[in-house]
Amino acid sequence: MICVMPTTLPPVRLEPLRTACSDCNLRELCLPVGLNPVDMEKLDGLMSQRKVVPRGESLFRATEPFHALYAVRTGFFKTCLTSEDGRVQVTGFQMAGELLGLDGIASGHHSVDAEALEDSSVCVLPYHDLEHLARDFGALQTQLHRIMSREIVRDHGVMMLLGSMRAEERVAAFLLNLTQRLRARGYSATELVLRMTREEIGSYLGLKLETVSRTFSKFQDEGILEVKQRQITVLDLDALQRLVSSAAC
Amino acid sequence: MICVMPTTLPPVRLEPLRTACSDCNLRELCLPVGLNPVDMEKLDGLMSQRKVVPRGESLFRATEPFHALYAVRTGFFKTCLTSEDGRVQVTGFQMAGELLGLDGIASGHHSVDAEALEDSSVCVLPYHDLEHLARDFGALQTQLHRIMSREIVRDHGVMMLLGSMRAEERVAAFLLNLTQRLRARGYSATELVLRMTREEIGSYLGLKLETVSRTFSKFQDEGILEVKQRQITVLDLDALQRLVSSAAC
DNA sequence: CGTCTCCTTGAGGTTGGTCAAACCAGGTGG
DNA sequence: CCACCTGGTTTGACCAACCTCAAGGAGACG
Repeated sequence: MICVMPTTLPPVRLEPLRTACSDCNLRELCLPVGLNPVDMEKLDGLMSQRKVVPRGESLFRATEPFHALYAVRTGFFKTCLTSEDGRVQVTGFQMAGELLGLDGIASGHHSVDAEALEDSSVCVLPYHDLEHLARDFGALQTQLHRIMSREIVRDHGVMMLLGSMRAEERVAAFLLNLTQRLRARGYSATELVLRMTREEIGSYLGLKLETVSRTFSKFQDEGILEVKQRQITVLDLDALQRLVSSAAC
Repeated sequence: MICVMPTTLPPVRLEPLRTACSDCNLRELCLPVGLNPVDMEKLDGLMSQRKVVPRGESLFRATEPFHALYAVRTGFFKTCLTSEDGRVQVTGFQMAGELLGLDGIASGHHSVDAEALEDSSVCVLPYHDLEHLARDFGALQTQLHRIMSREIVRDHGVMMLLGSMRAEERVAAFLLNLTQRLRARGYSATELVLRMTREEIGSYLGLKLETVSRTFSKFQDEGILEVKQRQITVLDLDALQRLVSSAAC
C-alpha cells in the first residue's frame, strides 16, 4: 500500500543535499539502469539538486522554458496537455523512477503541465549537462535513448487504448498497468490507493468521470474489485487481464 | 498535388548509390536540420544505403529485430500497432523527411509495422553507427533528441484528439495536419490526394470508416471540402481551423 | 456542524457504431 | 469493347455505448 499524505509543506523547496544515484533504491528502475558503478558516480556529479513539490503544485507548466529533466523520487505526478480552446487531456501519470519533461526537448519549452498528485520529490537533471555527459559515456546516451523510445512505445499503447477499446477495457487496462508498475516497485499488486480523481482517470482514458465511476461499480458487482473511494482491492486479476485482451467481440 | 504511382517495381530493393544528405532537398526537414556542411558530410558517410519499398510492402514489422532508423525519402507510410487480441491501431502516417523506427530503440525490436502506402524509398540509418556518430558531434545528438521529443509531443496531440474531440473535430484536425505537412514540403495546401483508405484514417482517428466517410460528405455539403474519392480540395481552411479549436461546445 | 470536494447513481439523450445495400473506379479477361 | 470482378466508398436505418444533467451521499476539514 502506498500511503503518506502529510498536509503541510512549504511550496517548491530546493534541497541542498546531494542524493547520489549510486545510493538510490530506484537505480534499477530509473535513468541509471545498466550503468556500472564508475559511470553512476559521474551521473551523481551531475545531479545538482532535489526538488520537493507539494500536492497540487506544479513541477513545471506548459510554455515555460525547458532546462531540465526530472526523475520522480517519491510521490506521484500527472501531466496535462491543454489545447488552444481550453480542453485538458491527461497524457500520463508518473511514479517513482519515471522521467518527466522529455516533451520539452523538442522546442525548448515545456508542452505539458506536470502536477504533483501527492507530496512528491524529484531529482533535477539539468539537460545541458546531461546531454554533455551522455556524449562522454555511451551507456548513459544509450539509456537516455531507450527511455525516450519507451515513452513513444507507451504513447502508442495509449493510442490503441483510446482508439479501439471500450470503456470497461480501458479501465481494466489502466488498473492492470498501475498494478504492474506498483509491483515493479515492491508494492502490493492487489491493494492500491488511487492518487487521482475519477475525472483525471477519465481524462486519461477518454471517458467522463461518471463512466469511470460506473465501471468501477460494475467491476465491484462482478467481484473483480473492491472499491472504497480511492482504495482499490483487486480480487480477480485474471478477469482484468481477460477484459483487456478480449478479442474485439 | 502529390502524384507518382507507378505500378510495377521489384520488391524491397537496395540501391547501391550513396545519396548524400548534403545534396538532399529534404535536408531542411529531415535529420540534418541545423547541421553545418562539415557535420553533414559526416552524416553522409553513415548512410550506407537506400531502400525502395513498393506500395503494400512492409519496411519492417513488429517483433523484427531493430537495426536502423529510416528516413522517408519519397512516398508515404503508415505505422500500425497490433494488440494481443488482434486489434489494429494506425499510430501514424509518415511522409518525406520523417523518421521511422524510433519505437524500436527501447527494446531492440520493432513494436509496430511500417507499411508503404505508395511506392516509396527511404534512407537507412544504421542505429549503432548513428549513436556512435552522435557521440562524436553534439549537433547530431541534439537533433536526434529533438526528433524523438517531437514524436512524443505529437503523440500527446493524438491523445488529445482521441481522448476529447468529436468525430468532426478529429477529421478536421487530421486534414489540417496533412495540409500543413504538405505545405512544408512545397505542395499545395488545398489540393491533396489521400494515400490511405477511409478505414486507415478511421483507425488512426478512433472512428469507423463509415463515420469518416459521412464526415467527409458532411464537410462537402457544407462547402468546406470537395471530395472526389481520395482527391480532396480544401475550399474553406478557416472553417476547418474553427472546427478543431472550437471550445468544447 | 456546515462547507467543500469528490464520488455514486439514475433518467434520458446523442453520437457514433453496426449492418446492409448499392455505387464507383480500375483492372481483367472474354 | 464490354461484362465482370474487386476493393474501396457512400448512404440509410437502426441501435447501443457513452454522455449529459441532476440529485444525493461520503469524507475531510475548519
